[in-house]
Amino acid sequence: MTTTIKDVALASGVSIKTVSRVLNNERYVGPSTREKVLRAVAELNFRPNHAARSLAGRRSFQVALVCDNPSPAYVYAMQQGIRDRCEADGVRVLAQPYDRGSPRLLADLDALIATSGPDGVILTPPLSDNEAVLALLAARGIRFARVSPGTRPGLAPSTFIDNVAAARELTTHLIARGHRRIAHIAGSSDYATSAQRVAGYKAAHDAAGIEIDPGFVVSGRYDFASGAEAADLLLSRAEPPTAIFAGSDEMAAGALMVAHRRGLAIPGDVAIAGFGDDALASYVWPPLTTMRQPVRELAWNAADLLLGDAEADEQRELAHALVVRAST
Amino acid sequence: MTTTIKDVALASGVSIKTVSRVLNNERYVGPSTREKVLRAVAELNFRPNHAARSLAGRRSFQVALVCDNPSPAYVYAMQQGIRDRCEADGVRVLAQPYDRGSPRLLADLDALIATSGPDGVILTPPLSDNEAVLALLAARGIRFARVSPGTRPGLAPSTFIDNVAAARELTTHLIARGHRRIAHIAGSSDYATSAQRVAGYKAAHDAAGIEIDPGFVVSGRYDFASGAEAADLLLSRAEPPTAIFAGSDEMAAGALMVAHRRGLAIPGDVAIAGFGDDALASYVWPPLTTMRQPVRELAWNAADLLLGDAEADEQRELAHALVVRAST
DNA sequence: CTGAAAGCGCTTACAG
DNA sequence: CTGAAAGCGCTTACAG
Repeated sequence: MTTTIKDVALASGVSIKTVSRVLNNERYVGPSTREKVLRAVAELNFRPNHAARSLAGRRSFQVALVCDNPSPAYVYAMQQGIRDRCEADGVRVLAQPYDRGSPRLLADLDALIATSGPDGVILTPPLSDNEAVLALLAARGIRFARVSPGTRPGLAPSTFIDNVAAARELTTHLIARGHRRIAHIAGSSDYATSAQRVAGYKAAHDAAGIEIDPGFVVSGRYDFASGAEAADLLLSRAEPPTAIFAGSDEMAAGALMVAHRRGLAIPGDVAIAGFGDDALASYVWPPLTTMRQPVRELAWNAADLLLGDAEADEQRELAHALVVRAST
Repeated sequence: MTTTIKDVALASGVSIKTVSRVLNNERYVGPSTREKVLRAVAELNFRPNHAARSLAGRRSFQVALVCDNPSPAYVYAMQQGIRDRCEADGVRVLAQPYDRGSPRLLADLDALIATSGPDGVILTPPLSDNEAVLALLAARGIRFARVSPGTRPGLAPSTFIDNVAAARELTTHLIARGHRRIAHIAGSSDYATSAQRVAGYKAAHDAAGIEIDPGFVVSGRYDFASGAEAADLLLSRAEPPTAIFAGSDEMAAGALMVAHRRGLAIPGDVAIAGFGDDALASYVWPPLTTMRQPVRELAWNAADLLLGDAEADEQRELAHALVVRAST
């Protein structure tokens, strides 16, 4: 029926152990032997059974993406970046969604580890700073990489952008455009990135010697609806902001919607900027000024840290880039 | 180290075979025996090893989503729907992206089957009508379900909406709004849904006795950029349409962008409608009138057809719904 | 450089 | 209703 390593061994006149060596690129295989085996593999169109390799070996050839994020675009880009890197090594990606609010979070993750024993786990915000999750992975001895962590930088390899600098640059852009009353819609408080972006927003004001209206920093949950709510609040003020910098493109799109509903001209009456440069940023009207965050690359590198031979605590900072469009 | 079925057998004083019976809900296990085993399972927090089950059994406990679609929102919703259903059965979802234009498409799929032997495959457009893919699955004896197929309806279980009726209703809505010059941006030609939606668009005109301008049906590729290009073409005509019905929300968003750039009022100068009711439809300005396509439910049902005991050729038609918003 | 044996943790026949 | 044996298709020690 299905061709196995035995068939290849038979066809090439060697033992299955030698076939295994060739398949796994081990050393100490004679060049002619290797060639014979490879020819048989090609002729029989042999593909090693994944379950058997996992069971017999110590590796599962699987990496799990553990994330709980409100943005499908973010999650999908993460998946793609991780797959891009894992495919090269013949590693599968397990991508179940998790719910950080669920009492089952830890049990679900523990079940995943017990049943599938992933070779590595990639954590994205806010789970990359979730102490219970970190403790569980440590207890189970599972390697992991973190995307955009906020706490304990040396704990594990991680990838990130400089969120403080990025938010500072974006805010500075708004100040350069002449704005003095700039509001900020922050993301969920359990995301380290939220506080980092608030810090950058404040740093830009400090540098320019501009005082921030105490009511101008409001919090959202990184999604469209919360961006709309927050913008409604801001624009209802007696002295509304002339610019709104949202901590995500989805929230910025929500703010944009509210501005349109109120009949405001953008950027004439209110300028709006986002963060991320999701596809959405280019799809709305006017297109959003935003800060490009290379999600797919953050993911690719996180997978690379797991699969390659990176230092145990290697940190990779990727470049961000201001993208100025018509909304500011 | 890790607790195995042997530990459970030892702790409950039965053979591993009996533990296996309990785990798999087989009949002929004494109630007291079952209880003893379940208690040991709970106490030891035992979770069966996935690789071992796959290898020993005839099932892989995995379902593969095989799709090649330009919309991350669509793909992600598909994943979610399939996971929702599979999770209940402890089945994993394999979701690699495929490229229908790639010469490696069949080899990649064949490799997936050889290495992972999925219990079932879910095909989405345009691959649900790809003859080479269908032939491969048949040759390998893999069960599959199709989402929105266009050809050979009885070949396999499938889920879909009535695209012809849906497009007809949407077009009729535009006619009811007083439009007589309605253009249509069709999706990629290898999607059965594209032709179905064109047919519905035409049927509505026929029913109303309105003749369609020959240049009013243009084709896109279901994505934002192609929608923008097509709209540019349409709005450049000497006698432009007063309404544009795009075969997807992304294309409608592209058309919206072009209309804004040209300084047109929406829907005053040109009405724009989409198809799908993606999140995007509510995020753009003005919010899009569109036809709701329950992607997640289509996916859930496709998985249900695979995992449940559905007839070999069961067809499930799900409901669509017109969503009227400010763009028309 | 190569191979025979044992075993990964389960399930499938086959007995009783 | 329950169990002892064999085996799924690989890899890990261990020899040579």
